Amino acid sequence: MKNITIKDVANKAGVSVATVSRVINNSEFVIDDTRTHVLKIVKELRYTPNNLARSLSRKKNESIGMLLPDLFSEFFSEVIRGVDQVVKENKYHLFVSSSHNNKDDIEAALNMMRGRVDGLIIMSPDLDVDILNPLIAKNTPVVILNSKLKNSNHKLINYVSINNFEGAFNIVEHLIKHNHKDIAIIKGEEENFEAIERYNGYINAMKKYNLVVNHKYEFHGNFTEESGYEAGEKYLQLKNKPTAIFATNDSMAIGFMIKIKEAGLDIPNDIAVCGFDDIPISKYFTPKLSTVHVPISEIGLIAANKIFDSLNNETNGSFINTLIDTNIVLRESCGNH
Amino acid sequence: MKNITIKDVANKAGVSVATVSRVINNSEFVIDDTRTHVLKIVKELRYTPNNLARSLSRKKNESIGMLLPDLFSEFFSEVIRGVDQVVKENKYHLFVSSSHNNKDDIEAALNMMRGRVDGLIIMSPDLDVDILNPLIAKNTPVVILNSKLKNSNHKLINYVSINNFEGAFNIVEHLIKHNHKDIAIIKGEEENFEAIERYNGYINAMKKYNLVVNHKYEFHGNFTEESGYEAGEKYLQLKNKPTAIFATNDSMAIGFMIKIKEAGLDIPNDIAVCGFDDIPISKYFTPKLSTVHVPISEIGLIAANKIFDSLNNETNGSFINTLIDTNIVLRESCGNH
DNA sequence: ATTTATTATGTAATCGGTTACATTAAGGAT
DNA sequence: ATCCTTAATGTAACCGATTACATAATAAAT
Repeated sequence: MKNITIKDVANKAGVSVATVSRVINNSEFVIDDTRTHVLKIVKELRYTPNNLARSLSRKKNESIGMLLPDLFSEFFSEVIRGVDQVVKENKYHLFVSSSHNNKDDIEAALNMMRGRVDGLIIMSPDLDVDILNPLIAKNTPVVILNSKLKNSNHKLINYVSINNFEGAFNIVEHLIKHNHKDIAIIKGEEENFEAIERYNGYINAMKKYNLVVNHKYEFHGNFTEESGYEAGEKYLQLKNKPTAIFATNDSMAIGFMIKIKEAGLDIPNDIAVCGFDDIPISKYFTPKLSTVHVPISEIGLIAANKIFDSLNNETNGSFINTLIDTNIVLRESCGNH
Repeated sequence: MKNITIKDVANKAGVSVATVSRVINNSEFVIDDTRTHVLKIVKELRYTPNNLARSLSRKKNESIGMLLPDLFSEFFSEVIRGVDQVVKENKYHLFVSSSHNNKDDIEAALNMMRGRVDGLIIMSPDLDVDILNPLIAKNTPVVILNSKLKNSNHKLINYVSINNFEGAFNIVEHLIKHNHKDIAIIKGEEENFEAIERYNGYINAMKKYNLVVNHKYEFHGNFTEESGYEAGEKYLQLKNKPTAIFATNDSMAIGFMIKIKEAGLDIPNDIAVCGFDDIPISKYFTPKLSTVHVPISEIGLIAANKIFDSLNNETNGSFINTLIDTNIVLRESCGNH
């Protein structure tokens, strides 16, 4: 079945395509008789304008795109919520796509988005700025979230991130102030930008108080619950056990606690546990997890607002570079609230 | 800054647009010299093809769209995961958009998607089929998930859903077989299709065993934790308390249990609790929640596969109407595992 | 009655690609 | 040397809309 085009409508209605276009776009200067007649034909033929053609000639998509490593986590969902809110307020549409974190996928997704969206919000650990250049050349506004920028001139790109360093620093400092001296850490993946920043926060807090950073107390993880569980196993084999542990995200903290509970140890008395992110499960788990609260949706809000500022030329070519503050929330798992 | 088009490349390279097109599409019949020369210019000019124009003339988008009420819940995330998997396998792209469940938004989102995607997967409680007609006219394959279809001829539309009725029936039957006679229920919203089906499952199980359905034991909810918590408050005010309760989703079950625990009652000894969905928190909560496990991502898998079958004409115009089986998973909250 | 302003509609260029068909050039067969 | 393939490239139509500009028709002003 052939698609109905504006030409078909024009022919059947006995008018020109221009008139049909005017009718469906509610433009002025169409006499009522013509308008109703055309609309009748539109209905008869079940005509609907082709958006591609429309966007092509209007040079506007009225939609912005978002590229995330995955669409499945609490964290990303919250970011999306923030973006979505702003996008809806502006009567735009939001397209979300996922990249699975591998370079080819990112490039493919970006290629697909290009031309289809008027602005882009990208979160992708380890993003190579070269990939972005074509976008920037097309003067499509782009905002990068929580990512490390390879080869990048930060001054030429919009950037919004959680202040991972500070959050980690603060919660580790809290542990230290409550007399913990041997503090272990569960790290994230080596190359993960956020993981690194959180690790740096830990290190700096330890150094500030002249505590020794014992590499035996550094467990490797990958932000999954399983890796936290495994860290728990390794912890249990330690002869001298640290009295506290900072997991660089909540999922790992929970995996860790599951193992510790299985072994019959008490949290926080045998070991105090802190996480990072404040995902919803944190407050339902027993014991309730002390963690770093991240106003996740705010990342999305800020990013989306920046996009629209750019689209509306309210930016005079400047770029933003925002670090969002976190705050620590003390519950049961670290003992001292 | 003007965008670089294929014409600019052709001019600068001293060839025709056709040749440039052939080069960037890796078509045969381009001599190596020409190819490398054109590619050099492409790089110089930082040219990237405009996807809109490309899709318009190719009449193909290589992407499929997904419309969800929200992008924020575990449930939707899982569905997306299923769809995403199939889409990636087919080297297509997935665009996800949310509708917020209101008719205008749905229509706007659908309008936006139309022409931009080659297939559509829609989940939206209370979907009016009239909205879909233009899509169907455009012979864009559409699959509806877990929704009630107004004005619909089910034979003309692809449909995939959880077997809500059977899942609810089974878990309530389980409670009955373990000697519960007074079984309460926390319902979902009145118009929510899934909520209704689950309620019907409950009713039918009760009737099958000749148990009285006491309307005092019916609590109203809206699938949120808060509404479960409120149901807990109402439950506590009852003089004769049922010995078991079926929450039509896990979030409400958890809200309910929080309240019950606060009141110092014991689960499952004072009251057995069952949920529906098997969201991740279910197994971390204390007590671990007995619930109906839903292979959520499978909905997405089936739906996406159907889309591609249609696109590849492997469907000879037939439509699917699939109900996906659930299975009950018995943990601590209902007592008898 | 003629000129002028205004409104309604049509014509055709345009957006940025793809691709059927035409044309040219080069190599092989006779 | 001529003819025939075949490979490489170019020309122009096309995808389906929007819109600047041209034109026709009507009403108002002189």
